[in-house]
Amino acid sequence: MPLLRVPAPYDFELSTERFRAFGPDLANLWVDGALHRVVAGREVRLAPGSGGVLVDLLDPATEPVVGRLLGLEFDLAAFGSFANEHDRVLARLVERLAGFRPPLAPDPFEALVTSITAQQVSLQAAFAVRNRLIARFGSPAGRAYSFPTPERLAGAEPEELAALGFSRRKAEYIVGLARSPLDLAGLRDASDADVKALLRSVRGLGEWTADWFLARHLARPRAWPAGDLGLRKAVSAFYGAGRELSTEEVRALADRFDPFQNLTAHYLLTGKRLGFDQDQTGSRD
DNA sequence: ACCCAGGCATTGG
DNA sequence: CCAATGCATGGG
Repeated sequence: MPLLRVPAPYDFELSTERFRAFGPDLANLWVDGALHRVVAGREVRLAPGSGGVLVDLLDPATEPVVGRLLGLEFDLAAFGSFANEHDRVLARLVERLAGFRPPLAPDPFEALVTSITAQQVSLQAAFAVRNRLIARFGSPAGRAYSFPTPERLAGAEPEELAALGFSRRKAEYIVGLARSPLDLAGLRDASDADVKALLRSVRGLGEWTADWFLARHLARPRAWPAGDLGLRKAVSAFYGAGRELSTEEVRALADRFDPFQNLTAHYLLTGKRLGFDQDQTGSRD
């Protein structure tokens, strides 16, 4: 089985925590210690290996997708140096989360629909509804499903999505996005500001959704979803001195992490989920 | 029976 | 420009 090398330190289990944290994800399915995803109609299985990740189907078609799924383009060494030089809290987090490499959403349409799904509701609820969308409009291949394509959802009626648990509004947003002429793949070449402006011209895509698209799909180093509730709570836990920070305060902190806001956000969120905010001051050598 | 959860558009000042 | 409102599900 081919091994895809990943720069050390790398912790596959830790890096894929997100795919298990909020319930199963039919499009990125965790089964028996391995991650399954459908790429170009075929199921690919990713499992931990020595010095990297074992991939059962590694060819020119699957490799870029796998690389994004594993967050290969993040420069963790540079981030680690930055943390050590500039920020004690971050330095400690990098140490505690050694080997954590944030996964990317490999597909732009999937990334946006996933964000729409998660607007306002808990991630648990979002995953439940999203799985019903995948089961209804995606295609099974092996154990996992391919995420519904824009072509497939463009032909759907909002009512059909509402029947799956989406609000009427969200059902309209998703079908509208699927029918939108905006070239999502082309956004790869646009600046952060242009990506945000283009996405926000689509009904249902606001600043929060655009920020997560920059962060989780395009891996833009400076993406910083300051309006995100989870990030606000995480930033508050690590930097708020016992107080809950406002969105504006979180936004203002971006300068402190420049140009590594994206990785910082991922480390703070994951660090918070794993409870590493509980002992910031408590450890006695 | 509430209330909250990784927003957003819409409406009305 | 800002404030108030409705939205649907899952979990507490």
